[in-house]
Amino acid sequence: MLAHTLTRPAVAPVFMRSLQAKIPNVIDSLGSGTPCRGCRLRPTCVPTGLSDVEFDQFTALITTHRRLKTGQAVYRTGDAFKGIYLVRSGFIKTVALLEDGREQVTGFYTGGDVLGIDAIGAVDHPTDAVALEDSDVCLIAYERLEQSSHDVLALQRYLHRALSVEIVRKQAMMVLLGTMRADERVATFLLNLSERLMERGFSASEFILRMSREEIGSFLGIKLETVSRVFSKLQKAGLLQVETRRIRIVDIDALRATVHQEVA
Amino acid sequence: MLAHTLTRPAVAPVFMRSLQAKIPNVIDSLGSGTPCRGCRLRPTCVPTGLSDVEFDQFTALITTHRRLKTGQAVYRTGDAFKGIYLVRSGFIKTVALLEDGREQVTGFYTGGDVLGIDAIGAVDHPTDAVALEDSDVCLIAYERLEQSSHDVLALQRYLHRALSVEIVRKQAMMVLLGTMRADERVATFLLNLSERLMERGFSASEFILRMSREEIGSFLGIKLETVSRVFSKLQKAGLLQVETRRIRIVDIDALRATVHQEVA
DNA sequence: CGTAAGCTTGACAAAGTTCAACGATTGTGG
DNA sequence: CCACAATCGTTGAACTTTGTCAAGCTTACG
Repeated sequence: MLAHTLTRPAVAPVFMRSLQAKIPNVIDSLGSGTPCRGCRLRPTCVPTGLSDVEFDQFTALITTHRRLKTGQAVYRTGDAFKGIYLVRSGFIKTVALLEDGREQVTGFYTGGDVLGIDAIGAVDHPTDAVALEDSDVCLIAYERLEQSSHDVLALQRYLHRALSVEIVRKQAMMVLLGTMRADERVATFLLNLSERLMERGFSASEFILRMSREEIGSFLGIKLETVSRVFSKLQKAGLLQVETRRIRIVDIDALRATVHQEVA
Repeated sequence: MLAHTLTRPAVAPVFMRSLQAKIPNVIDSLGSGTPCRGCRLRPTCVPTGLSDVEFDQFTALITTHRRLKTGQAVYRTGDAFKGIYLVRSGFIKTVALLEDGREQVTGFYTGGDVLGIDAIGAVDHPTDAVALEDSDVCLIAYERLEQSSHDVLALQRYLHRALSVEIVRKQAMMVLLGTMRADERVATFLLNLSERLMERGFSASEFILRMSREEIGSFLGIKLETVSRVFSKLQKAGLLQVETRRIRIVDIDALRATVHQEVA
C-alpha cells in the first residue's frame, strides 16, 4: 500500500530548473557514452584530488551512464549487484522493505553521492533505489574498481571514505530516530538538506523539497501528518516559510536551537 | 546523566563462564604480544579463507592487543583514529553522543566483530566504544592495512565486506527505529542476538544479556521501562522466560511472528 | 550484610497516530 | 488551453502508544 504511493512519480520542476540554470547545457554534455573528461558535472561527480592519470583510470571504470525518468528504479531489492552508482544529477531515494510490506526511506541521494554501497558485501541489493525526479547515474563496475584500487591508492581511499560516510550518515540517522522528537527530526532534516544544497552551490535558505511529506515522514520515522503539522508549527513560530514544497528558512539559529532543546 | 549510568560497569559473569567453558584457556593464549597463529580465537577473529601467506600478512597488521576491564573504553569520541579493532572476546557497545548530552547506543560488538569502522573516513572517532565486560581487542593499524590491501585482494575484500556489513546493520536499525513498535523492536533484538550467539556456537534459545535494560532501550530507541514491560508481556504470553538478564526463548516462531504483525 | 544499582510495576501525562474531511496543486485529456 | 481527476497537503478530534514519575523489590558487590 505504501509501496504504491511512495514509488509513484514525484514532481520537482522548480529545482530541476534551478539546477539547469546553474549548470547550463548539462544535458548536452551527457549521453550514453559521454566521457567524463569533458563533462560539466566532473567537479561534483568524480573524487577530487586525483592526478590526470588517476582521473583517467577512474573514468575508465565507468561502464554505463543511465538516464532515469521520475519513478524509475536504479535497482530494486534483490537485483544482482553490478557495482556502485555515482549520481550525476537528480534526486534518488533508497527504500528498505520489510517482509510484511512496510517500508522505510533510508536515504536520499543527489549529485556527487554514491549509491548502492550497501550491496558491496552481498550478492544483491537490499534496497530499492528510485528516482524522485529525472536523474542521471553512472555505474562503476565493482570488479573493475576492486582491481583498480589495487594500483591506485587514491581510489581505494575514495571508496573507503564513501563507505565510511555512508556509515556515519546512517548512524546519525539512527540517533535521530532513536532520540529525537518530531519537530527536532524535521528541523534536523531541513538543516541537513540546506547544508548539502549549499555545498553544491545552491541557496541554503530557500529551496524546493523534491520529496513528498510521506517520504520525509518515512525517512524521519514519523507520519506524513506529523511532518505537515511540524511545518505549520515552525511557520507559525516564524522560523520557516512553507509554501507546499518551497521552503524558506527564516531564522536558522532558532531552527538549530530547536534540535538541541532539553526535553524537560 | 545517562552518560554515567550507561558507561557504568555492567556484570555478566555467567556468559563469561560459558565462553570460557567453550574455549578453555582462552586467557592463556592471549597476552600483549601473542601471535595470532597460535591463538585459540583465530577462527572467530581473523577473516576466513586466507592462505597461510595471507594469514601471516594479516596478522602482521595487528599492532596491539589490548585487554579491557568492564567499563573501560576502546576509544572515546574525538580520539585520534589509529585503526580498526577486531574484538577477540567480550562485549563492547558503541555510543553516539549528541551535543546536548543525550546519547544513544548505536551498536553492540562481540568476538569476531570489527569495531571503529565509522572513523575510516574521518580524523577521529565519532562514537565511544566501551567494554560491557572484560574484553580483548586487537588494533589493526589502518595505514598498514591500507598498504597491505594493495597487495592482497582478499584483505581488501574483507575490509569492504566489513564496511558493508556495518552499513547494512545500521540500515536495518534505521528501519527498526523508524517503523517498529516497542514489542517488535525488543523481539527483533532478541532474535538477532540469538542468531549471532548461535553463529558463535552458543545456545540460540537460552542466553544471558550482557547489557542493561537502559542500554537495550537506548539501542532500540525506547525507554528502559518500556523494555521491561515488553519483557514482562512476552513472558506472560508464553513466548519468553525472563529472569532478570537470563533469557529463554520458549516459542521462537511466535516471537518471529511478533515482528511481522500487521499494525491494524 | 548492607548499600547501590538495576529491574518491575502502576498511575498519569504527553507525544504521535489514526481517521476523516477538506483544500491545494499538478498533470492530462478533451 | 482549460477543466477535471488524481495526488498531495493541511487540519481537527479521538485514540493509542510510549514516556514520565514514583515506589517497591531484587540482585550484585564491597
